Amino acid sequence: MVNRKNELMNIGQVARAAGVATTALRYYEREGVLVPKGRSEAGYRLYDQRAVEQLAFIRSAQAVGFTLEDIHMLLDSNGDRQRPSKKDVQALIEKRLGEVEQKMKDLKRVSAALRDALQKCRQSEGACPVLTDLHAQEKNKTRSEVKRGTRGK
Amino acid sequence: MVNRKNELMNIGQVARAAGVATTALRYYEREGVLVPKGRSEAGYRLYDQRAVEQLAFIRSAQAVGFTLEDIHMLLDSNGDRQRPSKKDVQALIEKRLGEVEQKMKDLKRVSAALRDALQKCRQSEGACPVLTDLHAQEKNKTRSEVKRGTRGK
DNA sequence: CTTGACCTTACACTTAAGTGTAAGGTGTAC
DNA sequence: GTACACCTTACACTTAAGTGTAAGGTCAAG
Repeated sequence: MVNRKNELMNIGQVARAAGVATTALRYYEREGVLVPKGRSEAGYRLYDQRAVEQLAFIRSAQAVGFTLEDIHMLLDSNGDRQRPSKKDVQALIEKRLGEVEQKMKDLKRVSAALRDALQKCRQSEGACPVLTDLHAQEKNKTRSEVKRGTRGK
Repeated sequence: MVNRKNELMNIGQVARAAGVATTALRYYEREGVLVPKGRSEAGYRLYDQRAVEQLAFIRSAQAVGFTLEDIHMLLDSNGDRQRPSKKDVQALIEKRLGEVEQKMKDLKRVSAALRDALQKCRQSEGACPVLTDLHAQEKNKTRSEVKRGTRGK
């Protein structure tokens, strides 16, 4: 359906298709995250259709807090060359999955707090007690999550 | 003296209790995000118990991608002074709630992709096709989310 | 009254993920 | 054959959220 096979695009077309800046694409190449399939005779970067999908992945993953470096590894694991041993890849994926789970917990917590705050805010005359609500949440819910310190860097 | 209301702590104690660095606390003060209740005669910052909870909120919110500036506004809305009109606060909270919802969607997407990739990775001999999976996800799920471009900045 | 842990400020540096700018080459439409 | 959009590189700058360092003041114990 969507597959117009070996159509190669240059940087501007990919950028428009994926909704990112061309400068970002050049940056991704520099960082090795997304390298164009080749170059034209004049030296223009040439990308295939896949690049657009990879960019969508990059944006999704970034939206939930993965770094470009994380993403780099994830994408490399599927690239056909010099993949890092599959065991490593599995471990990495498992680790990221754990992080995703943690983030979901955090999101639920913040979501509940905001929801609650909004409600109180609507029915109150005075201040909107955002933090106060969260405070209550904080005490009821799991206390363990606060452990992973900014410390161990 | 400014003592004897509740237990006041100085910066190191708060930092330990909340699991953040003292330098971060000073930074938060500079940015107006979390200002100590007062100073000792010697000029030491004095924080109350609340600060620890506020820090927990800050960390939760950061973990899901809010900026310190966002958090600043959220916390200010509950601070007793110069709050920005309650309507604004409501609007802000609603906006953030929308973002949280979006993030949850993204997380589910990435989570599914990772889970799937992991499974395929386990049962495959060759490469772990991380991106390929996501690619499939991408096509099935809502296409609209890809719109919010990095462009309008 | 000295030691060591803890606090203060000011300023410079760091990292991630780019953006902006300068100086120039390419491709095509009129 | 020139205007114009688009491409190239290299390098400097930006922002967020801090960290590191220097130079010094404070406080409880020994």
